[in-house]
Amino acid sequence: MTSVSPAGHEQPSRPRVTKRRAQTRARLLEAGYKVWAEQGFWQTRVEEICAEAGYTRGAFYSNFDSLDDLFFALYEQRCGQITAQITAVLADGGGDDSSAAALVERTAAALPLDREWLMIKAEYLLHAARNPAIAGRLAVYQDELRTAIEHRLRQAGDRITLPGPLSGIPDAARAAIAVYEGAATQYLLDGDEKAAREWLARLLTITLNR
Amino acid sequence: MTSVSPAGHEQPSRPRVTKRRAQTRARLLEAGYKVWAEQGFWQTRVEEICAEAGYTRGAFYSNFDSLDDLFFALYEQRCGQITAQITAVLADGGGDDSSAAALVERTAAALPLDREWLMIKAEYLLHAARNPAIAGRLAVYQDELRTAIEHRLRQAGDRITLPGPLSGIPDAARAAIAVYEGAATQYLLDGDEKAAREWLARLLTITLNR
DNA sequence: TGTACATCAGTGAACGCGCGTTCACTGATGTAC
DNA sequence: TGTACATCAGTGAACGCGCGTTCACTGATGTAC
Repeated sequence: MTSVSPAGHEQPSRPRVTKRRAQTRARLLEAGYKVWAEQGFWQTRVEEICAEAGYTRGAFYSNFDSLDDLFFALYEQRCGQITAQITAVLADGGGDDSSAAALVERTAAALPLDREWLMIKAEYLLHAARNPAIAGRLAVYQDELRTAIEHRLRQAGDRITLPGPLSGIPDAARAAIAVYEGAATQYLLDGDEKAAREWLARLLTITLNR
Repeated sequence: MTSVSPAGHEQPSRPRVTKRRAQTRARLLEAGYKVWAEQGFWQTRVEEICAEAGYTRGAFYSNFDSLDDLFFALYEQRCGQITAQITAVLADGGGDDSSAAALVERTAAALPLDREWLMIKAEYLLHAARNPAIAGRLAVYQDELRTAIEHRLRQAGDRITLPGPLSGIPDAARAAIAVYEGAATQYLLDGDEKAAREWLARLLTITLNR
């Protein structure tokens, strides 16, 4: 007695109930993000995520294979969103204030200095450093980000003059990301977002505007 | 029958056997460092450290209260050593090649780009970001490092001209550390130390030498 | 729209493994004379 | 230096807790007519 669709012919009938399931999944992912940022990857218990999301453990295992499964899905999802968002902000015209200073301001404002995200990003970096496969996936997002910054810099054209040691737009973009990482580290320790953003802007000014 | 020293008067007689114990402790710390760097803080099992050091678990508990006890002792010890070493290298004359370029080279060479240490440092940063007490202790070492760089920059005197956005030596030192963090992140992902050091030197040139 | 039915999603008790921690013991290390 | 003795350092078996994972069950959600 194999399962046969009611009509009598064997459709690759996809699961019926999907709304509820999709919501549960989404809530668990949301809760996972929060708990991951708060407690860290290795201290997070399945129970905690379920409690945060308002479910019991069974719901978790009905939707995910393991915590790794949830976390890596989560990271990729968020990383994609965030990268797309930065890309959009940087790509978006901004033709009315086209000075080099405005470029720096815009870039400094576009890069996320958000505690939860930076904690997760830092932890994911450690995973990537130990696991080439994960490093490969991370590289995809890094490349997207770098490309977005490169495009922005090309738009700025000759309104910016790079410092001597940076031999081109790709170098400049890479340097921008490096100082961003540096400012982010600072921010994680003192928690002062305003100061961190201002500091990032100064570092970017040095980097992009001889 | 309280314990009384053989001579009959109550000395605060310190424990007799110390050589063996000191060695065991040292070996466990050494093993802890290695395993921590390899596996990460939260994945490290007492058993693994003992195996690495050539002891059984009892030896561990005879010398440390917990893994946290060992790890934090370890971090402080190493951080102190490394900071002292950087400070020494930077303080040490170098009067024969006093150009700005030489200053940058020297600084780039002094900062550690060492996989094991960077992994541990990154993980410790996450602890500090979640725990103000730990952040406080970390700040001590950061201040030492910054101070060492400031001294070096003051030695260089007017042979360097800082970029406009950096309003003084303290700013410059902080910027140097920021680009170091950025270069270190890069290195953790691609593992190419030579490239990382060269890149660090370029970033430092931009930062310290308008 | 209402009813009967099929299937699915989430529940929560129970199982069992991994590992931190303890502790009675033994061999090693030091002291007394 | 040698012997008898005291104390300590490390051993490893055993205990037990925390938590990942499973699974029989129940209420929820959808379908057929």
